[in-house]
Amino acid sequence: MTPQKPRRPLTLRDVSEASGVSEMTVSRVLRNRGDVSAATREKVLTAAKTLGYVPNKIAGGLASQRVNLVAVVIPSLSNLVFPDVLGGISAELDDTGLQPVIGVSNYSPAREEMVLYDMLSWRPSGVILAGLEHSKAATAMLSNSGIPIVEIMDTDGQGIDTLVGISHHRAGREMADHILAAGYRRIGFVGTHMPEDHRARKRLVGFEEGLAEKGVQLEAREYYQGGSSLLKGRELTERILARAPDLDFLYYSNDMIGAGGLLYCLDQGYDIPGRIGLAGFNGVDLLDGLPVRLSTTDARRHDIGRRAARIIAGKDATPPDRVVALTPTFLPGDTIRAIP
Amino acid sequence: MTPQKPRRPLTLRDVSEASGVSEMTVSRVLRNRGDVSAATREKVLTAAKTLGYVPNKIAGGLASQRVNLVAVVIPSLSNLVFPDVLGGISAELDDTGLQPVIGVSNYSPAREEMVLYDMLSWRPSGVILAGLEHSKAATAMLSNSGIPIVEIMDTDGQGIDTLVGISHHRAGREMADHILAAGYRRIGFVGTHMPEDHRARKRLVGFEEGLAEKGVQLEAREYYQGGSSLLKGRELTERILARAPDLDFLYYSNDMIGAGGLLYCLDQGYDIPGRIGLAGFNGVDLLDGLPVRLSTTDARRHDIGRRAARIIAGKDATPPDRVVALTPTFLPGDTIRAIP
DNA sequence: GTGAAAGCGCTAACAA
DNA sequence: TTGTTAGCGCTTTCAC
Repeated sequence: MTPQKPRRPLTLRDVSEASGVSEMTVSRVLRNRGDVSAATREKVLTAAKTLGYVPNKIAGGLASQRVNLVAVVIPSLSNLVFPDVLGGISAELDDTGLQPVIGVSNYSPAREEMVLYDMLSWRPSGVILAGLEHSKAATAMLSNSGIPIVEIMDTDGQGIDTLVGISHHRAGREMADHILAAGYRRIGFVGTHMPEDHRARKRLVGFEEGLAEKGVQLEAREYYQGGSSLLKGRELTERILARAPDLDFLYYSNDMIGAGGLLYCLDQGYDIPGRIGLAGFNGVDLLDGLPVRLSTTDARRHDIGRRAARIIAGKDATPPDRVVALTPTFLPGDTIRAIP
Repeated sequence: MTPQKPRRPLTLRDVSEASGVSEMTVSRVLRNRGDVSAATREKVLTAAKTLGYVPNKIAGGLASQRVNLVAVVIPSLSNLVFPDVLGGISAELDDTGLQPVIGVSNYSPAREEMVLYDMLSWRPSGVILAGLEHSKAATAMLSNSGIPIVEIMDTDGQGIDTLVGISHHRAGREMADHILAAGYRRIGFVGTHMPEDHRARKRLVGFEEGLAEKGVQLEAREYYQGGSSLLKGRELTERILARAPDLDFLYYSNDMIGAGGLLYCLDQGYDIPGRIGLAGFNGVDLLDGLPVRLSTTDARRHDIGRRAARIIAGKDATPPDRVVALTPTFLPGDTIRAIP
């Protein structure tokens, strides 16, 4: 516990000299590898701790051609969704010696490509990334990397290697079925206008298909740009209801703007879910304490993170068809009428 | 654009051979270093792209003893506060060639120590970590690492190297002054019971000092464990008001539970801010669309991230006293009476 | 159970 | 402007 002032960073050699044990054996001790006598082990550990030695993984990685890093690339951190996924990943990686390294693409394919390039240059043990839509160069990089790739969140499409997620198409469709069964007919949609938010788009497509099957069409749409917040939800709701006052249902592309819409409708004294029904998407529990619980779909974020991590860690056999499709579950809440 | 199937990962040598240029010059081109003729440059870039070469930063880092990584260690991702800080950091690092690597400690000093050990073993160019309270071993590791360390969020205490943050003590104190000036006297506190949430603790100490100076004492406290949510804010508020029904003010340790409390009080028909006043902490704009704006203190999260990153990137001179103290600013909102 | 030699893929330093 | 040499700090492999 009397570390020297390190003008030069400490190396294995320093620990070797301090303990009178060869570098090789020091290395064995520090990695719990091979057979080392209790006595030498003790000497080495004491020396390492006394000096304050921190191994150099750069050198170690180069020598062993193995790195305990898992690259995780997500579109955003401020979107409440992704911390949940990361929680699942890190919970599952915790006892594997693997470490997640997080990169953020800001929903930009170009940026995603850069981030991936950067991460692959560290030769990680695996890559987990959100979505199925990537730049051509990114797809090529990943395919050629020779490491396990897990694309998460979405199963509607073709993957590079393994997919873990839900079908957003199906989630949208099931919500449509539910709403129609509850008797709503004049339906509006509020969502992001992000060409790159493919999952939201797929939900909407599935939703509209579900409606169309019963001869119903969306009466109005309201799009917005940028992040989601309660305030934005309010504004959009006010706007769409001004344009189409006789809507009897609003489907939001996420819970945050849905909650904003809910607060707006409560303010305006709408009868919910009688006069108007509302639904969001994600199943964010942060919002549980609102005056009324928003109906929504649980996107299985935590599970998705866990399953993806299990595959990278080699705890799960890769599924034969390379797809792990989880089931999005409907969370009733209080903003949709009971089905008669 | 016809990448070979890589049984063996590609190396500089492959690019060298494919382009007929020496490894060294290939390396120069790929790093934009030194003078290389436009012709060779072109040859090299074409070859690299055709092969799908991704440089190996492990080898590069070992050879150059430099790594473009900045270790960022925070307690949690689900706490809304930290994504904002990360946003500031990554915005500022964007044009520097440095890359943040995020580690999460879950408010556990032991885990923080492990995460730091892991990150330091990659020899990053700098470390940014939340708070001033670390395990002895962690403090030693950081001091001996020989790399720039910036501790963020808090300036009440002694740092290892450089501090960027606000004084939570002062923030608590100023809120006390404000509340008393507005005429509230029967005051309760609702907060986490996390021995490791030092910043919340310091705010509370400052708050109580501010009260004590005017002869006022906290009448009730309500603590909770685990994450913050609207629901928890409701429950805690119900509980504290059941125990101490004549409280006329509630100070919450963060905006999320404060907002839950606000919703509860609205439900119960309390006159806000007449009969009872409320305040939170942080200034999260996610909650902006609530029926009533919660009074709070802006913790300057984004700025803190930016300043910390600037210091690591060498864009700012390190302040002479090694402390960058930002000013927490009071956000009036609608839940505190005007000062008479 | 322990050690010696070789080399991982790249870049610093110097030479041409 | 380009090339050559040495070596970063560790682990693999093999010998003892």
